[in-house]
Amino acid sequence: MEITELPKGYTKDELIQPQTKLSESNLKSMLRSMNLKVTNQRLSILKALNKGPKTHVTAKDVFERVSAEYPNIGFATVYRFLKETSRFGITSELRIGYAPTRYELKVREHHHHIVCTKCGKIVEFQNEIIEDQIKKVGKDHNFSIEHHIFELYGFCNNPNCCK
Amino acid sequence: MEITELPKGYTKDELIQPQTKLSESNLKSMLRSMNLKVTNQRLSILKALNKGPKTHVTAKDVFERVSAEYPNIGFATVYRFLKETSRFGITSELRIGYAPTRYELKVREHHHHIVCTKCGKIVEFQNEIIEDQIKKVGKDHNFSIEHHIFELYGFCNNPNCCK
DNA sequence: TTGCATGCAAACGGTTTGCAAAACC
DNA sequence: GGTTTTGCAAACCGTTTGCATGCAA
Repeated sequence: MEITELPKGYTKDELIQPQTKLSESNLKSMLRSMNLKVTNQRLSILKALNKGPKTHVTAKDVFERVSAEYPNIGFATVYRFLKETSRFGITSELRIGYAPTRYELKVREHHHHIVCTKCGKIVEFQNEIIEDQIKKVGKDHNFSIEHHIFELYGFCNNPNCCK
Repeated sequence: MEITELPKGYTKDELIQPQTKLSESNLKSMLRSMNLKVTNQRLSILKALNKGPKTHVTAKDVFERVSAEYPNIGFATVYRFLKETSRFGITSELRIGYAPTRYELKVREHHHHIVCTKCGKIVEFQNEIIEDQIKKVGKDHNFSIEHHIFELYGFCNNPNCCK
């Protein structure tokens, strides 16, 4: 994700995903906490998820990154493990339009995305007012809200944006 | 969509999709405004979209409804035309989780959905505060927001909800 | 009568599954 | 050594496409 200009009222930290420092042993204990065996492939997938600058990655992205290290890796391994990480809440799944599912490590605060439909740029934001309203709507309709999807689409008014 | 109880502060009209009275000639002019030829299959698909009580329908749903009238209808016809309706803004596409795309006729106000992940019930809501925040977020990040996806997931606290 | 629309079947792309071999603990 | 996990290939499912035929205008 490339941040070219800061919107009013937002600090850089709110926009740029810090390159998280997850050590090998961090990753291993992640796996153990999921009751999964520690394998090189799984460690490599976790590293791929944690590797910047693109932090919202598809199974294909992961496959390509891991392939560099383990050329024999199969798609099945990637899909199976990504699904596990999501099940255990280690990653969250981003389902944007007709594009393939994207995964991101849940190492930060809850946030949402704005997607430029011209250049594909993804910017993140947080909004307390919206979160409060979500709680209210759930209560009003007598639902226990477990999670939500919230994605904005449009055009980034960036001179470098393609076409 | 089945409404079993009304949440506080909401009127019935906000929740139940009125069975819209779209006459044959309404549907025909819809097609002409899209610069598409009037065919029995297309009219039948529009009727299927307009038929309650389930107003969020998949291509398969439409196919089954239309098949009753035109047994030779093909999936391609359904998919092709549904895509056209979405392109022309006659319908909106609902992409919920891993399930197939659902279509609904845009005959009402802009709204969002709460989905019960246990029983599949879909309830609709509107929220001005959230809409205002969406505008604000777009402005703050210098995006021209064209549309958004917003879906809440959880459990309906309904005694009839399966399991 | 001419170009758009249809139905069929095959292709497509992302994802999942079955299974034997390999790796983990 | 027993149980996971892997890689491969095939299956899967929703959706799209190519093409010859059919139909609306």
